[in-house]
Amino acid sequence: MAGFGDYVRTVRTALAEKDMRYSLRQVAQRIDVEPAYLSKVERGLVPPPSEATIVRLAGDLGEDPDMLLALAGKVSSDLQAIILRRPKQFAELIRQLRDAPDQAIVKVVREVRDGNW
Amino acid sequence: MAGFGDYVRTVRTALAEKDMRYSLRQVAQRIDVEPAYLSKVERGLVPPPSEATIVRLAGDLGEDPDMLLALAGKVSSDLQAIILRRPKQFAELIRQLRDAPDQAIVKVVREVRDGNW
DNA sequence: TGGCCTGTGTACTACATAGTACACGTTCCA
DNA sequence: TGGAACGTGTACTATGTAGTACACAGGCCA
Repeated sequence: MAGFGDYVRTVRTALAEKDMRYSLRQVAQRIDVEPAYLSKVERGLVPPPSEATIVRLAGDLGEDPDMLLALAGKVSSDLQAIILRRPKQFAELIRQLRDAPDQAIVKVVREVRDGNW
Repeated sequence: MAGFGDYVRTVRTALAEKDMRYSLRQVAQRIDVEPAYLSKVERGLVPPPSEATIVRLAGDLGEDPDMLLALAGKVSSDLQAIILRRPKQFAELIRQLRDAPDQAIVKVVREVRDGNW
């Protein structure tokens, strides 16, 4: 299970090759955590950070926050808030889509975006 | 904001009027928590229980688990697991449906159920 | 009037979460 | 050749989560 830390380290070091502002210490400073902590996170010695910290990290590295949160096993709280307003409808929808192919979801998104309701 | 505890107490006492097996103590025993704890939960003196305990409580009271979890501010972990498999697609879908009318969601559920892909 | 059930108050606890603080050895380069 | 930045090891901490344990007062009824 690749994991959050490995992915972050891979992305960060790739950026660091071209730009020294992506050293562990400088990233840690920008996202406001201790370097030692980010080091442990990247090596998987501690669990992934909080949602807020992951979002800052995603912003700094130019990564998709939802994807990075997912690698950490978290669903972003704004999505949760949307679901919580209509729990039964969303529960049914999501369970319905559990085994649907990716294409089906994309299609549904498009239909909803085009506002045919 | 009405809240989890109030709702549980209302439902439970309604059941208890007709059937003494829905006393606080007997419910607590069936769902395997201390009576004092359930008492505090119902009065909002402590935060809502864990997901597992809420699910047992919903089962005992004949309530919808997703709804009771929502009152507790939680999204059930099986839904989260589904979302985490395809975070970007589901994130887009859910945000797209944030302001959609209930009917739109129901319609989408029906379309997906009818295997529209 | 004693035993049983009711709900509740107080005190305490185990574990998880989300980090900080500081010291250390290494490498680079001016 | 020394100081600045690099990543890392060890120790510690504050807060939240999810409850348990036990004692207590009141109602019921046999």
